[in-house]
Amino acid sequence: MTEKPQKPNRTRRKDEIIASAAQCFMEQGYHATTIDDVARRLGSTKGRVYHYYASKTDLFFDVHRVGMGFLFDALDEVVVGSGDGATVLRRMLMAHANAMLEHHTFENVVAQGVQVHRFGTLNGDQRATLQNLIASRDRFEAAFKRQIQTGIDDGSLRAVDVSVTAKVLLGGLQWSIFWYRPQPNDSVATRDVLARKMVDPLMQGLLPVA
Amino acid sequence: MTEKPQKPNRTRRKDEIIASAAQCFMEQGYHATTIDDVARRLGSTKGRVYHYYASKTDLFFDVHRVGMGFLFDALDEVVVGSGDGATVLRRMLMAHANAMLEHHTFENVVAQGVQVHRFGTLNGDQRATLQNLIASRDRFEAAFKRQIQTGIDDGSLRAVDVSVTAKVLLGGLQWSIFWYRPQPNDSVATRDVLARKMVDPLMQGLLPVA
DNA sequence: GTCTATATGGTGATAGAC
DNA sequence: GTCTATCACCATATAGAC
Repeated sequence: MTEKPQKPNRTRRKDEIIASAAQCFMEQGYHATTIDDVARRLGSTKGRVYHYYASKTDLFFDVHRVGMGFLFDALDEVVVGSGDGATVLRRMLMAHANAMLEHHTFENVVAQGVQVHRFGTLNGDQRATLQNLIASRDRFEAAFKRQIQTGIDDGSLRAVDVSVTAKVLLGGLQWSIFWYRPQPNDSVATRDVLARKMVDPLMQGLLPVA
Repeated sequence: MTEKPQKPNRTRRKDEIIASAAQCFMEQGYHATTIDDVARRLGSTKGRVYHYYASKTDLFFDVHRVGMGFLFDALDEVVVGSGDGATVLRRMLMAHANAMLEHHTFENVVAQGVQVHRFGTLNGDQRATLQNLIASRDRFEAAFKRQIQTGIDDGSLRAVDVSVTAKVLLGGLQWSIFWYRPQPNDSVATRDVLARKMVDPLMQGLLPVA
């Protein structure tokens, strides 16, 4: 009764395809990417891709799902126990900034999911999957809105507009998909330095202490 | 020797096409938009579009050019004479936020220009045009970097990382292309209220005055 | 100047050999 | 499970009628 090795192998193959697709989608955009591009990067042909994915749309959805998973994982590791609302919010923003940099490729594709409305005709499962992806993006933003409200309530944050502020803060970090280019020699530490430079003006503001 | 009306008419026709294309590109993305889509929105056929534009790429470049023009126009109207570095920066951010909201459609397309690298094969003129568009985006960001540096130098801003901060600030405002949806009844005043909610946390930061 | 009709090339997806 | 070959469709772009 040993575990069948089929499932893990299949999963590993799918992960390879997802990684290749993420890279292609980031570089060229979803619509400009062909299945041949994804296969060529794997050193194979599209026969393999279509063996694991029924359609280009399903492949995109899986890349998006993995990308959102990275963001939620980063949030889950934030210690919420100690500190006031502002302190926890800073930890969340730092975790998010680092995740955006580390998973630059996937998060670029996640952003495309917000814009790309044309996936061709979707079947029932695909429509449900799309709804799930949209819902997950909303849940992610909601976590930050709740935390901002918590900080306002406990007096550790100014009384800003919670919804707009959440969008502006996240947008400031997420815009890195447009300008950040991962370097071969950058480490967790170098990314963290950059993340701090990104989060600092958002938390502290630009004005000096009077 | 009256002015020939040909030129203005041609310009007006092109403006119609640009506006239609901008709307289509925003809703569906550049690659997913067909010339038929652009023509259908005009109540015509693609024969008209191709009479004014030699290719879809040229049409995209024109939409992008107009979109960047809106952003520069907004900056040019900012009064730089009075106030310290921080005050002028706030005016610039407010002008930019308002422009992003007012010209939401075009600015969405401008952002696509950052991502879309695949335009098919470009001829010499098109390559030059693309370089111009990229250069204009760089000049725009540079204006904000200079102003942040000015503020740091005169002591009206904290000593943040100029380059990263400029990207984060602009990103926070520009991310509105993903969440802002123009309403039929929103006016200059309502947009300005929203713009203030966007700019305020960026300038003041989130922490309360100690 | 705008239309219809069409040439041309490419892309998602499938069938079937191995 | 992966490949080659191919289909069917769609989009860019052009030609030519009106």
